[in-house]
Amino acid sequence: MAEDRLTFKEMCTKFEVTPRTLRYYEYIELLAPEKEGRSRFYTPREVARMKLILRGRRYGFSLEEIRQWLEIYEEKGTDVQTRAFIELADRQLKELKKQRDDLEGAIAELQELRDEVDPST
Amino acid sequence: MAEDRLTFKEMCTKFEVTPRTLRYYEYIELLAPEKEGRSRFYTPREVARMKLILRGRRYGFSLEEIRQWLEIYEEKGTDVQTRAFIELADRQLKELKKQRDDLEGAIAELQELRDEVDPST
DNA sequence: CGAACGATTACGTTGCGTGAGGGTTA
DNA sequence: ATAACCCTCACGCAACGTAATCGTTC
Repeated sequence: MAEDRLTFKEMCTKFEVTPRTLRYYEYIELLAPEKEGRSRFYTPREVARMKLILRGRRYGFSLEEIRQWLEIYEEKGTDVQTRAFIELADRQLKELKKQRDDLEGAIAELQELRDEVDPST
Repeated sequence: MAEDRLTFKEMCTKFEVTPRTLRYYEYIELLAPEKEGRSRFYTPREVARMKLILRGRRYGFSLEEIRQWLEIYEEKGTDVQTRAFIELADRQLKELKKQRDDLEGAIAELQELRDEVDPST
């Protein structure tokens, strides 16, 4: 009888995170698995939230920002939420682009330094 | 009578860092200012090291890596050190480029998500 | 019986920020 | 006497890693 809820271990495997990570996300109330005794079970809703959390991480959001993001994103049916989402995305895009440009600069600078020293050219 | 050494405060101003930062770098032995009583004085050598430290930070080195880097970079007259430096630079360049590509991916993904939701297009 | 899995507790990490509380006086 | 520095603790943050020491379950 296949459950529609995932166990702790299954969550770890599915998302490639450690138990510590799941416990931490629960501790800061990003996730709220069902508890039977001491055991944790993750409903489809928690699984969906976890997907969004990992997305947020890829986008460079802090976990605190991800909390906001989840609220907005999960309810983005309304106009207000949609606009809020777009605004948040735009802010983050700007930030990411700045980081990329900074990186680009550092790469160029280091490359130049390296070439100055390299005898093979 | 202009000293050739900088005071604590002057170092902070010159490099736009807080006193805490200078004390921390001293604590982890990246800097070793001369001490007269309780006062700190930074020789040209320490100033030069500080420049390298900030460079290293821009290149995304950890302070521990910067320690290695300083050792190699300050003695890069010898062949061995030169090769070591190039190797280190290449490793870091690879890392930076990976980060840049990851960022590029995240930017594209978030942009797409944003546009999916945006009614203005 | 033991191996596997889970739980809680709590200290370690990096690079400083941010007081608290007190001394000097370049 | 005050301002303007300086000092040394020492705890706090983010996002977990990493034991240590248990209890439960197959």
